[in-house]
Formats: sequence, structure tokens, C-alpha cells
Amino acid sequence: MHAADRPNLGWIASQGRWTGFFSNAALEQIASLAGPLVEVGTRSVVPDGAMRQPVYLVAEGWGYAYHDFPDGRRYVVDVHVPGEIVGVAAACGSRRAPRLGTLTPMTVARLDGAELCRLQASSADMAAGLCRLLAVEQTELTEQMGSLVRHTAYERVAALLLRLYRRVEKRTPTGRTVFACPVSQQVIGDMLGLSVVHVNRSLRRLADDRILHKRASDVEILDAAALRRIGA
Amino acid sequence: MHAADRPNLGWIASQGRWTGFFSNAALEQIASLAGPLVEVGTRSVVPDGAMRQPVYLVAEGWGYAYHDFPDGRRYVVDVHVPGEIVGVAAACGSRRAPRLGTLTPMTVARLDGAELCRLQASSADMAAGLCRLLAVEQTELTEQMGSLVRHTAYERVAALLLRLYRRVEKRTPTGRTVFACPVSQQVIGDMLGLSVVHVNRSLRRLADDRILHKRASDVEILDAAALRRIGA
DNA sequence: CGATGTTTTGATAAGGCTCAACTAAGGTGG
DNA sequence: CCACCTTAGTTGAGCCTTATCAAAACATCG
Repeated sequence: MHAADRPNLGWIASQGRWTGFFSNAALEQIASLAGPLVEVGTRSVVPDGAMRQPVYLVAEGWGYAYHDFPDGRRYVVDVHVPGEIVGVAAACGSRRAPRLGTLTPMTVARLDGAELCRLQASSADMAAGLCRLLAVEQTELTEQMGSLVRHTAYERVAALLLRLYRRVEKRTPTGRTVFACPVSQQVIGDMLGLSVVHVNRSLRRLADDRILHKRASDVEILDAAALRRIGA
Repeated sequence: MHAADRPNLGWIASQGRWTGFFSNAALEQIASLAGPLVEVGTRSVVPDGAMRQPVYLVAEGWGYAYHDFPDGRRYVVDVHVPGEIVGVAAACGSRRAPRLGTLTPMTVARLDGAELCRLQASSADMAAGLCRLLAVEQTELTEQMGSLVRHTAYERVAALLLRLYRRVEKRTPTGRTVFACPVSQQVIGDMLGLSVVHVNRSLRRLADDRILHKRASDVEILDAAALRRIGA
């Protein structure tokens, strides 16, 4: 797909993870709002530009949303898997939107969040879709918070990689035990509230226990049943 | 207000924290959906009854939402302050809704979440309001997760009580430094991923440092500026 | 008044952090 | 092609935070 192409309905509908929440009419509206697919270089932060609250459709590549704090600590809100939609809550009413960074080169289409909001006010179809999307996102956030609250570091890392596996498989089901996961240990630590060092040791234990093996940019699941048990 | 009364538009509109997201028409629809105000005894779990996904308007009293896990650990998702609306995300698409418990005797009005969903599909006004509500809830969840990720126990406890103060003040602004907060240390621990013992010690340190003083069912803020600095 | 749940305190253990050094893997420029 | 730089991952030692266990002091409520 060339960089100047605009995402069309067919492409959007094939994304799988979130498109199920919307009617075809709403998806067409989203497609009509989307800008051209543009590439974003590795490690550069996606610029905020002129749009007040940009929403992104991620075509290829991985990114993440984060907040920096004055004390130097960083908090990674979430990682963005190819095929997902990013920033809807921020567009619909959030005050301070997180910043976006990339984990690999990305190809994204940009929408004006304010436009999406306006559409939501006039089209019941669109609003209903957004509601469902936001509700499910909330459930997932709640689950992740549960993991932070009651899991040890070892369990948290396992649970996170299991969640990412499910998200990746949702878009392109392969049934295989290896999946792309170009997420650095630093980012994992900033998501889970752990130091890089401890993330590293947890991953080593998971590998030693023959549960899963994380390499530079992918993960191999060695014992799915045990993984589900640990990260439940 | 008698137990058999039904919440009317005036009452609903006076709640303050969430009603601002909805148009008057949508608030009227919500009012028309609401059942009578019923009392719920202390410590008893609000029964799920026949409704698939109940939504509650909390008129008086405090409650909380939680999950129990097979290993005996418990995770408190959130505390519910009087005047708030509870369970919207669960009604709009969440899979497993958390269970509800009470911290004090409560008076609540019940709505059928499925009805609310149906309304949302037909009324753009209602859907827009729900979107904004869900988006703001997501922001707050995200903030709370940030607190879990980058704060120490001491800071987490401070940040939680500051958040609760703001929520209570939102409904009934008093400008005073004492606010009702009938939340047990156990529940605080289950929200923040801390043991009761450590919550206790953190509260003691906050009192010793003259930041705030938590008593059985209220909290006195002694140094608002320092509290904001700690719980930022 | 006992019976239950909540808060408090002490002592000890474990989990996770920090610091520091070292390896491995890409670049990049000469 | 190699020397150098940067970034990510790895490992060890020691310390600090927080959990666990145990028990006492308080409340609250039939």
C-alpha cells in the first residue's frame, strides 16, 4: 500500500479488533474522515500538528502512548498494535491526552478527533459504535488495573504478553505460538510499574520455566496453558 | 426523600459530577428509565436480580465495585461516591461486570442497562452523552493506573484520598477541609494493591507529616498544597 | 455481654529497586 | 573494512519498600 493511499472501507473493515463495534455506515464515515496513510519514522514522536485531538488508525507498525512526569518517571498507558484505533477517548472528552511514540516505523492514517466528535453528535449510528468501543476499552483498562493490583512482577509480565498475544491474534489469527512483539523491556517496565532490571529477570524466569520466550521483536509461547494460569 | 420516590429530573440534574455530560432531554430519558429509590443495607451486596446489566444512580451512601479471584485476592475497581452513576460501561458492552458492595447503607435508583443501551442506539443525544461520560471515566481510570505505576504506597494513598475529595466536592462544594469518606483501610488496600497493614502505616505517616488525617468515616485535609504535590 | 470486623503495633521475610559493570547488536564515519 | 558510538539487554550485590504473620486494642451491634 503506497503512502499516499487513503484507507478505504475494505481495508478498515479488515482490521478486526475494533471494527466490529461499528455499523458499515459508521465505518464509511470514519473512512471518509481519514487522511492519507503516512509513514512515521522509528523512534520519532508522532507530531501533534494542527489538529486538536488527532485519532490514528494504525495500518502497520507498533506505537505506544505515554505520559512524562516532572520527577522523570514515565508511565506508558498502552501499546498500540497494528490494526488498532488510537485516541478515541481523548477525542471524545479527555482533558490531557497522552503523547505518542513509536516502537517500529509505523504507517498511520490520521483523523480529526473534533470531526469525529461532531459526527457522533449527529449520527446515532456512529455514537453507538463509539460507546461500545469506549465501553470495551474501559473493561480492558479495568482488567489491566486488576493485574497491577494483585499480581507479582512475574505474573504481570506474563499477563501483559498474553494480552498482547490476544490482540495480535485478533487481527490476523494464525494459531501459531510465535507472534510479533517489538516492545522493549523499558516500555514493559513503564507499563507495569517495574524497573527494567526486574522486567529482565522476570522474562528470564518465564523462559527458564518454559512458559514463554521473548526475543528482540517477537515472543514464542512455550506453554499456553501455564501462561493462562499465571496471567489469569 | 422517601424510599418509594422515583428520582426526578430536578434531583438528577443536581448531582453535578456526571450530569453535565448529558442534554436535558437525555437526562429526562434517564429519569424515566429509573426505578424507585430503594435502600440497601450495610455490608450486603447489591443483588443482581433479574436485570442483565443494572445501572445504579447513587442517591445516598457509599459503595464499591470489586472482583474476587480464585486465589482469594480481591481487587476493588472503584469506590462509588453519593451522586454518581454506576455501571454504564458494563451496560454498554463490558463482558464480566464487577460485583457491587456497600460501605454504608445506600439509597439507589436502578435502571436496566439493556434499556439504556437501546435508547443509546436510537437517540443521538443520549449516545453523545454516554460517549462523553465513558471518555471521561476512561481518563480517570488512566490517571489512576498512572498512580499505581509510578507512585509509592505513601503517594498512592495520598493521591487516592485527593481524588475522592475532588469527587465529593464536585457534587456538594463546601470549600471545607473535612469531607466524608467511609472507606475502610482494607478497601483502600484492595484498590491500590497494598496490604492493610501498609495502608495503615502510610496513613499514619500522612498524619504525622500533617498532610491529612483519616478518621473512621471522614478525612481532614491539613495541608492541601503538600497533598497536591505528593499526589500529583 | 460476647461476637464480629476494623485499626494498630511489632518482628521478620521477601520482593523489587538501585547502582554499577559488562555484553550484544546496529549504525556511522573514516 | 574497521573503530567507534549508541541503544538494548544481562547479571551481581546490597538496600529499601512492602508483605506476612501474630496479637492486641477498639468499635459496633445484635
